[in-house]
Amino acid sequence: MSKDKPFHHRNLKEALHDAALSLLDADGVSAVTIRAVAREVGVSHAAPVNHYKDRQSLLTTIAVQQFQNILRDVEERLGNTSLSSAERIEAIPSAMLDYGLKYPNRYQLLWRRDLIDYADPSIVEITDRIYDWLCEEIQQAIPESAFDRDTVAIALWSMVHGYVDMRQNGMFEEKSDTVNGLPRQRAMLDVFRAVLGVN
Amino acid sequence: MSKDKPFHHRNLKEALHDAALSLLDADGVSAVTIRAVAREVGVSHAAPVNHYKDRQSLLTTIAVQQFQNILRDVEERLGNTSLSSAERIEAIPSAMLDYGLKYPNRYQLLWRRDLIDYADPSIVEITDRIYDWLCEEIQQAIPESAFDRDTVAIALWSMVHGYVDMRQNGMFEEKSDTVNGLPRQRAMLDVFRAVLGVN
DNA sequence: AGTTAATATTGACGGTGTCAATATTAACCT
DNA sequence: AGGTTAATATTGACACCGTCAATATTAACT
Repeated sequence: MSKDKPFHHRNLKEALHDAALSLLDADGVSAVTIRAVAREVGVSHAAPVNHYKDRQSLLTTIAVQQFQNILRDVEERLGNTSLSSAERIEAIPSAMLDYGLKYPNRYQLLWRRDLIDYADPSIVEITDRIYDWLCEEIQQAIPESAFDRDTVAIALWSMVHGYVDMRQNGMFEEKSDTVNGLPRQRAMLDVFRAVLGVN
Repeated sequence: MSKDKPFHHRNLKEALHDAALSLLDADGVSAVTIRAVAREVGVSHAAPVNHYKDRQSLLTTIAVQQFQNILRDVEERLGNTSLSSAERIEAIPSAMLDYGLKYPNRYQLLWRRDLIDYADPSIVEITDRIYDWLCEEIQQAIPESAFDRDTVAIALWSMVHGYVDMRQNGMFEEKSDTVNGLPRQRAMLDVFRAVLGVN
């Protein structure tokens, strides 16, 4: 057979990316080491350097791609034209919540400033796009409001992010299930609906 | 009387703790390694094992102590008897905010579930005490409310935590200064005052 | 005193990121 | 075509890391 595996992997970059994502999902970000990823793909421990300068570069690339996945999900939700104002405002928060609760390890990576490079232009761009869209929807839904628009946007995103992060720490273990038959995150968003006077 | 423990460094456990905290403040949690801490104190690389079973144990101890510092600050604030309802509710959120913005590296450590042991009884106890106190103040201030109490408490704490975390990631760089002359976090808490109908 | 238990040291193991030197191969250019 | 260059992969080294086991030291107690 082909016991002589080819010297060149042909598209190592994507293979490394996939392997990294799989390790991330399985065992958390600490398992995503350059050497483990290389091992997974069946390549020498220093091979990745040709495609990712260092570990931070690999993890940053993954983070960017994940933010893009979230944004794609948001775009899909907002494509639905029969949404209420509140639902449009909540498109991004809901997408973040769903993503965070579905992929805890990926979500965790997105906010690891010691591991990813927040100065990277692609990170800046994608997070700005998400934030700007959130502001846009708020502006559209409540053109006149007692509250500063940025403050509302930041407060909303902060609440969602903080909830996912703390919940994943097991902080609200038994309290986080439901309230009056609704998931807690739904009840939290309802509090915000009341503030904004929207529905 | 003379039942103090260590012999060589007299009080190695505390010395290690102090060194760890200093390294944490200076260079972040990744700089707090067993070996670096030992080096700092001038002791062999394996000496700490007698006082902290492993790195997680050291970091968990630090985290517990920091949560206790925060709670002490909260107690001090609430000792002031001339506070409004809103101010009492905001005692914990404000304390977290101030602490997080003042000690970013310490704050970051508190939520690193991969590094500290959230099942540790002292961690559970101190975080529960903080949460319970928050609920208590909310209950006192707004005995009847349209919203579930736990949901309000979780939403409030989540917002504060999320804001500190995201801001430290540089997410709201230029937006986080002030809004109408007030710090953004103040404006965010005002949004919540409106929700709760309290002042 | 002498024994014991606590504490500290030394050395080893396997893991990590990253670099430099080298080997292999693809791509490009007369 | 063939030969040169650039891209890609390997090997090996270095300095860290956490953790363990074996050993040395010393405080505390009998």
